[in-house]
Amino acid sequence: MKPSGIPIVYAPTATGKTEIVMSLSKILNIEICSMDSMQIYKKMDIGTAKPTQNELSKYPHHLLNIVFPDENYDVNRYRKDALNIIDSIKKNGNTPLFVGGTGLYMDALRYGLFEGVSRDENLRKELEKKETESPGVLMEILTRVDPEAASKIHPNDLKRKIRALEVFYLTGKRFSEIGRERKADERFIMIYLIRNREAIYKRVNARVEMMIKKGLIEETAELMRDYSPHLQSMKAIGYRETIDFLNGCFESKEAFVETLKKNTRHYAKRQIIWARRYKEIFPVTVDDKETKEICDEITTILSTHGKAFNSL
RNA sequence: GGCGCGGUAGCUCAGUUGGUAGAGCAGCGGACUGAAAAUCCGCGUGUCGACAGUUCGAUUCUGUCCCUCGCCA
Repeated sequence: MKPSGIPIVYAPTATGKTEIVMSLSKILNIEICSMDSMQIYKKMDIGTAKPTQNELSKYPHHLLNIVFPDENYDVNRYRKDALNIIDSIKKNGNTPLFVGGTGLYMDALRYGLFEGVSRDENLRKELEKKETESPGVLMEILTRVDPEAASKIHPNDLKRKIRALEVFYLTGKRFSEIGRERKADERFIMIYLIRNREAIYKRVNARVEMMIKKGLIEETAELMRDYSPHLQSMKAIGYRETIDFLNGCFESKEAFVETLKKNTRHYAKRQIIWARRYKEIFPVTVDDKETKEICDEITTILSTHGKAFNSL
């Protein structure tokens, strides 16, 4: 069977996405595309909970292991890469299916991004320096040039202040105006796997223990030899804490593990909250259900609500 | 059994010279357009161990009891 539309399976970390999608690919004629901002990195396997080599050989994933940890990568690049992959999969007569937990990437797929305002590293550094020299200036400037954006961004949110000003300086247009037009790309059908919160937290805790057993610390030590801890990739949950642990910032290994669990739980929570913004997302509860039952529900949603892939 | 320290939020604890209480962590809620596993914001009512006494009023003072921990037998 061939699904209509392009399914996106979104779920917080440790929900069990991989297993479900692998089963799904047995019933549906799909090619799996990862939608995960950290699994794009090579060499970061254990900490990002990538599928195993064995799983990948049976169920190949696109958009996985595509850049090195010190390469710049961002939503825009992801969107371009994804659109290219979609094209080539389509040419093969197959259907792509996206799985992952990066909300912003899902958003960029379905709603797009506004055009042509990429990051400017030098400008960012300059703005950051300004702010350090006299705290509060960026907000003052932003209030003058783009009051609407200024009112929406919290004064402490440095990244967003910088971004809004960056857009203004680079384009002369206001960040608040440029982002206004967004239309959904109806090809994408968002499915949200819901698991009971407590169950997710339990699974998170278990997964962290498993990661340590599998060699998270060794993997991180290896990465530290080649890469700076200041890289975005190295700030990912799991690596960040392990770097601190290896640098002796924790009183004990237990304290390190507890912190790692806690940060992962917080992350899962943010992912859950992200999903609440979409009224058009299809929820599928997963608790106490067999994988087969879950797959059936998903295929039903796809056949009932999806638009024909080939017609678009 | 005796002595001592404690018993306050899910946890660790602070505090109230008597007017029913607040921090950190956990937890919860939220924001989010080229760094997103990032970044940022908001939320604290709980038989103050139990019972009795003193008092206009007790979580606070007094007494008895229960429990934890420590020391001595």
